[in-house]
Amino acid sequence: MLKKLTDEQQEKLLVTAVEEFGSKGPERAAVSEIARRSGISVGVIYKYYRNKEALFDACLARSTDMLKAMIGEAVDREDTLAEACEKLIRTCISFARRNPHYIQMYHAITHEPGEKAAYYAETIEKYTAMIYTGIIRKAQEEGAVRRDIDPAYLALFFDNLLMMLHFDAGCRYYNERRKFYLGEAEDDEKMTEQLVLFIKGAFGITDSVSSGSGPVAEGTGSAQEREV
Amino acid sequence: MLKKLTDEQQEKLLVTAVEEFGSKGPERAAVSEIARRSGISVGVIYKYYRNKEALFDACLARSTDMLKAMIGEAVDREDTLAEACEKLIRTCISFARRNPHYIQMYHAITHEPGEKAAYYAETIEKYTAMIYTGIIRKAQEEGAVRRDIDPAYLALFFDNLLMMLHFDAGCRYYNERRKFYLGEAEDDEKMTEQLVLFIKGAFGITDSVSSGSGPVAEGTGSAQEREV
Amino acid sequence: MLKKLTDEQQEKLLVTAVEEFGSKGPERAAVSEIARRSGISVGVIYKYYRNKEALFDACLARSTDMLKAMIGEAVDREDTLAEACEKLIRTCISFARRNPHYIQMYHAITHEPGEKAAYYAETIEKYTAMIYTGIIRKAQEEGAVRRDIDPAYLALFFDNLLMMLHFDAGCRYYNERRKFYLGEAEDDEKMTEQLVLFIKGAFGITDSVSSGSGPVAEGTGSAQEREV
Amino acid sequence: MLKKLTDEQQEKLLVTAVEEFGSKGPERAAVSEIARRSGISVGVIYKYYRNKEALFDACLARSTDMLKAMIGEAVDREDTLAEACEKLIRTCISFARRNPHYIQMYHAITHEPGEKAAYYAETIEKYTAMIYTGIIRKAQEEGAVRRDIDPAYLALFFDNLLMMLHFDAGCRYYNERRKFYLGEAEDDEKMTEQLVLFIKGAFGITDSVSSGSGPVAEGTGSAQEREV
DNA sequence: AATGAATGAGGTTTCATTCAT
DNA sequence: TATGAATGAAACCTCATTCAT
Repeated sequence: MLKKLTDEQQEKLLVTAVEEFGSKGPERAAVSEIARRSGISVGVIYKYYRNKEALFDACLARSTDMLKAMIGEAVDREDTLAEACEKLIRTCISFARRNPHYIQMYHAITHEPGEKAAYYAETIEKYTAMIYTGIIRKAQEEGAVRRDIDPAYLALFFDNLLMMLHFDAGCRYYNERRKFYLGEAEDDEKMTEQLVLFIKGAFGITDSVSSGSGPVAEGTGSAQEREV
Repeated sequence: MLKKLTDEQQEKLLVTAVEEFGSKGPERAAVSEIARRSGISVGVIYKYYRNKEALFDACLARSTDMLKAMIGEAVDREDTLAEACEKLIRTCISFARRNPHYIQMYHAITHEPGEKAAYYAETIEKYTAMIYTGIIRKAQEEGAVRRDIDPAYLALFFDNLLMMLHFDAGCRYYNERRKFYLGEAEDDEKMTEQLVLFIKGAFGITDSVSSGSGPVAEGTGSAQEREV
Repeated sequence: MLKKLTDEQQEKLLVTAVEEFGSKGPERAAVSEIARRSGISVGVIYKYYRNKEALFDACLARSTDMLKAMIGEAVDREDTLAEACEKLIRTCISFARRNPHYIQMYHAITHEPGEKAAYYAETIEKYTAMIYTGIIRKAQEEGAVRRDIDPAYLALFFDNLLMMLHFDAGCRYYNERRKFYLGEAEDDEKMTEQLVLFIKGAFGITDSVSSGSGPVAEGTGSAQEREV
Repeated sequence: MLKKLTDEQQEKLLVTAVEEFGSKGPERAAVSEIARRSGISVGVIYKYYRNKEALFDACLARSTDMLKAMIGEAVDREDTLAEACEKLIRTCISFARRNPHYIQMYHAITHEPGEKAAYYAETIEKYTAMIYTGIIRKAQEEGAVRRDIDPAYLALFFDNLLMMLHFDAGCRYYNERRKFYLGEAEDDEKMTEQLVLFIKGAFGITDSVSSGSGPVAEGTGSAQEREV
C-alpha cells in the first residue's frame, strides 16, 4: 500500500501550516495553499485533521509545546530569580528569533474574539502562570524579592514583558513598533541587559541574598546593588 | 470625499464598524452587517471607502486617535513621572473598560503580517514612543529616574506594560489569560496600585521628592554613577 | 437599486430546479448547474433559499401543490365514484404528460431513506389519503361500493394505482417497464379505459346505485353490470 | 474476473454493498464504507468492479435475481389465479420484510433517469411481465378471469400493486405514507386479505370453481361476452 | 445619488478512484 | 497481489464588490 505520510512529510505539513496560520491568521490561511506549499494533497490533510480548525489546533499545540519546552529548559530550580530572569529573557529572544512562526501562532490566538479564547489561553498561560508565580513566591519567601507586590501580579507583569519580548522578535508589527522606540538596529544583547535591569528593579532583586529586614526596605535598599 | 452623509451618519458608521471589526475580527466582520446595523447602505459605504480594508483603516485611524487623545490628556508636563505613571495606568484601564472595541482594533493591527505593519505602527507608536521617551529622559535628567537604563528602552518597556494593560481589559484572550494569574475577580484598583509599585521599582522611582537621606536619594544619587 | 428577481425569473429558477432535482435526484443535482441553466447566479439562489435542501423543499412544495390542485380539481363531490375514478385517472395521466418533472420530484422524495421521509410523505400523502378515503367511505355508505374491504385499504390500493400511473407517465424507468407489459405504443386512452374497468371491478362499483342488500352480494352481483 | 476473493468474501461484499446502497441510497453510500464493513480493501473492490456504478449494478443484479427467484418459487402452474395471487402477495410481503435492502435497491433503479433505465427495467420487469401476463392470459382462456381487460394491462396493474406492496414494506417513504392511510399499526395479514379481495374483484375472480349458478358462474359467464 | 440585490471568485470539505509499496 | 493512503475534481456556500434602477 501507499506509504503513510513520512514523519518528514507530516513535519513539513505542520511547519507549513504553522507558517501559514502564523503569518496570515487562522481566517486568511487557506488549506489549499498549505497543501500546495507542503507538497501534499488537500485530501490527506483532511485524513489527518478533521477540519481546518483541527489543523490549526494541532499547529497551536505544537507551538505551545515548543514554548513550554523552551521555558521549562530555561527554568532551573537552583537558579536565583535574577539568574532565572536573565536566562528566560535570553531564551525567549533566541527562541523567537529562531522560531518566529511559533510566536506568530501564539499571537494569532491572542486575537481570538470568541469562545475559543479561554481554551487557547489554557494551552499555554496556565503553564506559565504556574511556573512564574511559583518561582516568584519562593523568591519572596526567601527574601530575594520585594513582598509588597502580590506574587501573582509580579508573575503577570513579568510574563507581560516576556510576551512582548516574543512579539517584538517574532511579529512584524511589534518589530516595526520597536523601531520607533529604539531605532533600526536590533541589538538583542542590549535588549537582554536592559530588560534584566528593568525587571530586577521592578522585583526589587538583590543579587546577593541579603538576610533580614522587611520587604519594602529591601526593595528600595537593593537599588544600590542594581549597579551593572 | 462625498458629503451627502451627515457627520452623525459617518459617526454612526464608524462606531458600528469599530464594534464589528473589534468584536469579530477584521475577517469575520461583514460589510453588509455593518451597513445593516449602521442604517447606511452598502453602496454608500463603498462610495466613502474604496473597499473593506479602507473602512478598516478608517476605523483604525479613529481608534488610534482616541488612544492618542486619551494619552495626551493623561500626560501633564507638570507631573512627576510617578504621578504620570499612575495617571496613565488609571486612564488606560478606564479607557479600555469603556472602549473595548478600540482596544480590539488596536490589537487587530498588531496582527498585521505584511507591509502595512509599518504604516499601522506609525499611526500610534511613533506618538507614544515620543511622548514616553521624552518624559522619561527628562525625569532621568532631573535625577528622578535611574540612569543605567537607556530612556528609549525604559519607554519601550513601560509602553509594553501599558499595551498589555489595554489588552487585558479589552481583549478576550488576555482577559482569559489574566484569570490564570489572578483568578476570576477583576480588581482594577488593585491592578493599578500593584502596577504602579512595579513600575516605580523598575524606574527606580521613590515617592518622596524630598531631598536628603533615605532610599530615594540614594537610589537617584547612585543613578548618576550608573550613567550609560 | 437592482430589481429583485422578477416573478418570471423566480419561476424560471424553480422550474429549472424542479427539472434538475427531478431528473437527477436531490444528490446529483448541482446548485451551480441550476444557476447556470436558469440564468441567475449562485449567490442569488442562496439569497432566496437558505441552502440546497431548502431549494429542494421549495421545489417539492411546488410539485405537491400542483398535484394537490390537480387532484382537487378532478374531485367533485357530486360525481359518482365511478365518475370520480375516471376523471382522476384521466387527469393524472394528462398531468403527468404535461408535467413530468413534478412527477419526478414526487418520485425523488419516495427515494428518501432518512428521517425526512415522514415530512416528505406528509406534504402530499396526508392530503390524498384524506380525500380518497372520504370519497370511498361515502360511496360505501351509499351502497355504491363493496363493503367487505376497509375504506382505508381501498383508498391505499387506489392511490397505489394512481401513483404508478403517474410514474408510468413521468419517470423513465417506469416508462421502460411499461413497454415490457404493453409494448412500445403509448395509448393513454386505452390505459384510462382499462384501468377504469380494473378499478371498478376492484371496488365492486355498479354505475347505477342499486338499493339494498349486503356488501358481498352486491360486490359479486354487480359484476354483471360492469359490462362495457 | 479475478478469483482470489473466496465466494464467501464476494458474498459478504455484495451483501454489505446492498445494505449500504439500499439504506443510504446510491449517492450517499460510500465505497470506502462498504470496504470497511465488508472487510475487503477498496483496491480489491476496484479489481472486481470497474467503478462504483459497476458495483451498484452487481448489487442490482443480485437483488433482481433474488426477486425473480422469490417470484418463481411463488408461482406454480397448477395454482388457480386466485391461489397464485394470494401466494404472491404473501411472498412479496414476507420477502420485503426479510430483505428490505433488496427492495430498496429495486426502488433505487426506478429512480434512474438516464439511458440505463431500459437496461435496469429489463433485468426484472421483462421477467415479471412475461410471468404475470402468461398466467393471466391462461386464466382468461380458462374463463377464470374477466376478458374485457387486455391481459397485458391486467398484468401491469397487478404488478403495480405488487411493486407498491414491496415498497410499502421495504422503503421508508412508502412506510410513512402507509401510515396516513392505515394508521401506525402494521398488520401484514390484514393487508394480504384485503389486497386479495381487491385484486379478485378487479380480476373478476370468484373463489368457488364450481360450475352452476351463483354470482361466480355469472361473473365468469358474463366475462365471455365482454370479450375485447 | 443612493440603494441593496445580484454577482461570482474563492474557500472548505468529500469521496471515487488511483497507485506506490 | 492486495492494501488503503493519497489524490484532486467537484460540490456547497459566503461575502466583498458591483451596478441597474
